Amino acid sequence: MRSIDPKDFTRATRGTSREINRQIVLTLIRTHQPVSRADLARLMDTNRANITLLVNELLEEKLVREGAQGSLRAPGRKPTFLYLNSDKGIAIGLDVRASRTFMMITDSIGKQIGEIVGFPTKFDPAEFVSSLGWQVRKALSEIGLPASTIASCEGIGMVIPGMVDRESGVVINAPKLGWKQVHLTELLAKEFGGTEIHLENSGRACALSQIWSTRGDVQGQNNSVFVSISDGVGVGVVINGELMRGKHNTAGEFGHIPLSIDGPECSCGAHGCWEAYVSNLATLSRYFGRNISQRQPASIETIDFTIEDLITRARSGDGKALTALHSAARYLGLGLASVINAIDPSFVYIGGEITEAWDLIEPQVREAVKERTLTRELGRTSIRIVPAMEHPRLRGAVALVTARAFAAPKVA
Amino acid sequence: MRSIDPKDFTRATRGTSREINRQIVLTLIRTHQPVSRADLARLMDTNRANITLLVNELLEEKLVREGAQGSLRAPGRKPTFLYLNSDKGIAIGLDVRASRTFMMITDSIGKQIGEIVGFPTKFDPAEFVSSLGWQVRKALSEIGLPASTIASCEGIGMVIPGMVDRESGVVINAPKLGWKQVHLTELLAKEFGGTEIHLENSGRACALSQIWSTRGDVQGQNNSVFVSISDGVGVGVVINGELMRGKHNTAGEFGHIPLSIDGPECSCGAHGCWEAYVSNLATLSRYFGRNISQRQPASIETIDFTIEDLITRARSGDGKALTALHSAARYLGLGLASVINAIDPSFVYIGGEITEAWDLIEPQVREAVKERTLTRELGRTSIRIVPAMEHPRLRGAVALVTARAFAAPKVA
DNA sequence: GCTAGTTAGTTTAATGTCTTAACATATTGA
DNA sequence: TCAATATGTTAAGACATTAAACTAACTAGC
Repeated sequence: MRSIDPKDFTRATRGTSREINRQIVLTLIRTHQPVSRADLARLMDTNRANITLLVNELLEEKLVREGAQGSLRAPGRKPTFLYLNSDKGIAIGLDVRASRTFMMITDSIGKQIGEIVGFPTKFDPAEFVSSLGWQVRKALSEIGLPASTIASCEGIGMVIPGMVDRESGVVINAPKLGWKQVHLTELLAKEFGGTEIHLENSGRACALSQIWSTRGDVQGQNNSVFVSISDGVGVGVVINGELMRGKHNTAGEFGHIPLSIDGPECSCGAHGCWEAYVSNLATLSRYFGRNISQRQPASIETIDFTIEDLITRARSGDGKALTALHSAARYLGLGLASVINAIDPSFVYIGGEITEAWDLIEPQVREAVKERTLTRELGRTSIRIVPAMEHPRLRGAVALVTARAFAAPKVA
Repeated sequence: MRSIDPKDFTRATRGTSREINRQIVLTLIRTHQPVSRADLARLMDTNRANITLLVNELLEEKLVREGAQGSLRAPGRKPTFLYLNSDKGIAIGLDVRASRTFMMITDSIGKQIGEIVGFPTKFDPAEFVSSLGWQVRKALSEIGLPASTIASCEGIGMVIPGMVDRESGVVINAPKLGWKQVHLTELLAKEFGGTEIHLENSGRACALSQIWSTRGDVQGQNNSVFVSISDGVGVGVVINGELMRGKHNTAGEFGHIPLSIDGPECSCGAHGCWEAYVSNLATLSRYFGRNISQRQPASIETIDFTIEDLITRARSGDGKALTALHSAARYLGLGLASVINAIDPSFVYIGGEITEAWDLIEPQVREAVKERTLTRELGRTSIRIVPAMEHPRLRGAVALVTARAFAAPKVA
């Protein structure tokens, strides 16, 4: 039961019903394609006439196209299959990380075009923006599109490892990039002209990628949590099919709930945050038996040693490495338990480098989750891994642009 | 941007627009009454014709009534004021607590009728139910209604200090009552016949009371958190005007996120939960310097000593009492910081006995909140006290029954 | 006390959308 | 070839918002 905000509601107009049904049709085509008009009528529990009218509108707008005819086992006219039409424009997704920036170009409905490319991240904002322009033009030319495509592109979605103000397009604080109060969209506007630019935090972007995935098999669309573990811990929470954003666009910072308020210092300044226990750095620190935070000069031994290396060592019999992973797993589970107690989601998705070792750590994670969840049901909450090769951040970046076409209209 | 669940959506029918606007009109009358048709047209940014049609329907259904004519300063016809019509039926709210059970009878829109009554809670479910029947009939007769009113009543809302399964009407676990897997609605049905019965957890009920308050001045309807502190810590989270319920109806259990995983034992079995630091019992334990959990035999000194007594002592110069309150305040703030980091709500409401001492503890709470919140904005999140005399739990219980009439229709 | 001007509320006709029913189209199998 | 069946379209009806004209009621000024 939702209450209506008397200060911010949307009245129904003549066209509201159509708008609602239109979006439902689009969603159903997206998740069920190929699908016929008659199928849609059955799925929506309405008559075919209504569907015809709705689909004709979508055909005219070129959001949907007719494809080959399907075949029926039974007698009767063959259905005409409908597909989402993707040749309207392109969207650009960018995943900005401290080490490298990754880029994906998709069609207007988020299907990948060409290869994912990666290039070094420039830390100076101005340099960053101009190198980005160059890379985008290069990538476009590689898939045979002129540089002018940028102007007609549907938008650019950009995922930042830090806090962003979506409205103003300002990066509030991205410690790993050394960015504070950087007016990024302003700078980008100069490089890319009028193209719409959307910023988002990386944990939330991953959650978006799950909600708006074009794969039909993604479950728990409506109440789920995405936990992304890398240099920090990012959490995106989906409630009722919508990303929880919060008043200041900072909702979901579960990474800084404490495991112990007297625990190790966290990058946020506080002590004992979950992040301070399970970030890649924290895990490596435990392995090396000392603090290897970025602020301190790193020894030659540790400077290029990544979590992937640790996993490799653990797999090849390094007991100390395995112990480090197991303790990370335990802390991961203890924190997850808090998230599960708080949100009670249908699904928890986990992303990040450490998921490569999921077979090694899963029992420890689940054990710790069970230990601190309040009921047996909560302890059994479904936890799933999203492998890095699915590029959840990049897909989330793209969803920032492409999702709008499928979103439910705001009503009441 | 909300995504549409392809497996659970609601199509718009011919009547959907009307249904939406009808509920908006009802909501606006609720929050703005007395209000004229012309006012509504302005508020909704539509023409008066549409409003006339909608209001006529509501008048026919007797949900709304016309009242006295208003007066205009300017020339022109006087407006006819509209009011919610409350003489359709009654609703019964019950707040079941370990010590006593409280009851409030309201009209169909949640306005209190008669006095709030309290009576001892029977711990045996069968006895509890029959004593409840007796008390309800007595209360009805006191306001001049026959016992048969129960059958025609809009419903009974009941708040339980523990976990409940709303769908099946089972109290899963209410440690303070000693109830486990009690099929409460089943028992109640025998006593009250066909009357609809709704169960809810107490923390969430408080949140409901805020969303559905008939007072127009309640802010942050759409994203807020209600923290209720008494024997335990209950948290209700409101996202987009809707109570966050979770997959198993247990969302919002922030009371069991840890402050320190090696901290004191909590009633849930785990260690160092927030609740184990800030519950009334925990605060009293710190004052007496020893654990006075319910499981252990209490000394004569402590058995009847309540948090209110502690506050009285603190006010009359007992330094030790003040210290105990201040440390509770600090822990309260540290936990609140986690809630704020996670949810980023527009408002945090706090209820419970300790709020009587708010003037004594506010600085400590806010200091601790600032200490662990991630941004300055989060640290300044508005925190408000809901005094016990507003009976948030009881009002939440009533809202379980009365809110339905005002809820936004589910759409898309 | 009359009239012009103004606001509230209603009626009527126009328009857009879902809905029902009839119809055309295409296919299968006897 | 024809009956049966399923898909898709068309036309008319039902129901909603919307715009415009209209009635009702009131104030202020002469």
